Amino acid sequence: MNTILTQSPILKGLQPTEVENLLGKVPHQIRHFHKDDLLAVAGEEVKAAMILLEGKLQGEMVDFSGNSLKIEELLPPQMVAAGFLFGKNSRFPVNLSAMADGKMLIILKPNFTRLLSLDNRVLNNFLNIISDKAQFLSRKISFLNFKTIREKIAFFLLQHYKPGFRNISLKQNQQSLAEMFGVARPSLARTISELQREGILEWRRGEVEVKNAEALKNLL
Amino acid sequence: MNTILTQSPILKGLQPTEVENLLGKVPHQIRHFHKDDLLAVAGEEVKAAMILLEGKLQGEMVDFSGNSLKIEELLPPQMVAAGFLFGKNSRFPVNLSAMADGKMLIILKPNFTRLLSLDNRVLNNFLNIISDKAQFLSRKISFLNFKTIREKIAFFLLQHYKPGFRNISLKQNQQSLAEMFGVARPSLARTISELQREGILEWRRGEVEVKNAEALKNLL
DNA sequence: ACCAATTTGTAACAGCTGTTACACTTTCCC
DNA sequence: GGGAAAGTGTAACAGCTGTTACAAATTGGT
Repeated sequence: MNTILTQSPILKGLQPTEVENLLGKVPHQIRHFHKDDLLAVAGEEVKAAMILLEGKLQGEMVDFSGNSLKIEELLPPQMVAAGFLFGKNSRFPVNLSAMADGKMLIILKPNFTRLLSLDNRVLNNFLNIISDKAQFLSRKISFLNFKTIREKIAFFLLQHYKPGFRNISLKQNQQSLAEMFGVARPSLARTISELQREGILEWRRGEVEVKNAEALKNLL
Repeated sequence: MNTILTQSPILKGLQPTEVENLLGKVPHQIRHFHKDDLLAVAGEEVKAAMILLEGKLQGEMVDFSGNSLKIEELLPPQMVAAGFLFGKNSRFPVNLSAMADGKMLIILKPNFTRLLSLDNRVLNNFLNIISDKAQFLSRKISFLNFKTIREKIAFFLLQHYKPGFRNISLKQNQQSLAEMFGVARPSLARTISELQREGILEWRRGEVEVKNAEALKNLL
């Protein structure tokens, strides 16, 4: 486990023996979970620091109408809800559910606070993690600020576009992308069709070929 | 100045003499600004911690089409861009401009890092501040996730609604609210008109009277 | 009290998106 | 290999929002 943990952003830069040493001083536990388990509900208090060791989690917001907007996917060895452990209102902002079986390391808040004071590198790592979190959310807001689906597609593709490589491999299906964009799935499919008819791109399962990067940029 | 600073979230819990003592150990400067000054452009690197001492700032995102979305207003003695001082990509997420004359305290990043290590209370305050920041952005996202203007109005009003007090005082005009909602001003006005015709509320300059709170809740 | 600037109300129209429904294709699993 | 499940393409329609333009009301300053 310690070799996984040394790759974790929160324990980056520490030797396995140092990690072992630190964890020896701080009470912690392992929690196992299964696919589709609901690990936390939005609004629930965040009582512990959680580091994902195995599996895959997703956080999604659910509005009053029941629509869901997938905010992010979490892979090991990321920290879960790092930005919500401190602050005035330390509650989960999203429903947290498991997309695959796995396990995570749990350290209760008071113990985690002690961990931060025990090692300056860990503290610095944590500062970076929550700052990254804030920055991620900020980028998410500017993304949602795009009004049209065309703009969202263009921005998304240009983010993943490397000049010279016309193909962009997709790790998510259209349903998942639509949730991420905060739009309806058929609407996304329709806009993709239009962009194909206009010769701007070719959308196949699992990959997109950008046929006219200039036109794509002009959509923004 | 130190009496203002002791009320600042970052220096909360410290005595004025302690603040003076700390600032004596850490190089810093004061920057004055005027109304409508552009203090930072989105994408610019955040090189220093900034604490607003006087005046009023606003942060707004501008997309490629020139549409702007006001993200927040900052009042003294708040910290500016606290969540963007650390992390992989420490750059301003918004255009920062002055809504009124004022001044701020500036501490360059290396000096600020030293400040954090000099006092544990300051460190803990800072952790709370950036966590609050992340939480604020998260709430902003769930707000933007509301699809219709009716939903946004309902949610906004219910947030400020106190049972027993039918009137909600507005500190912003419709233009400003529309920017905050990420919608066009005439569209907001139209929806307000509809809600008035339906007898759900009465919108006057500076205040809103909720005439049917039940119906308002049902909009969500 | 007056004028200028700001804020708000309203209208018509075009454009985009959500909804719903269904056919089709691909993938997965027994 | 075959059937079920998941993913994708498409269509028609209603509904909501942005745009633009202008009138009316209010505010602020002189």
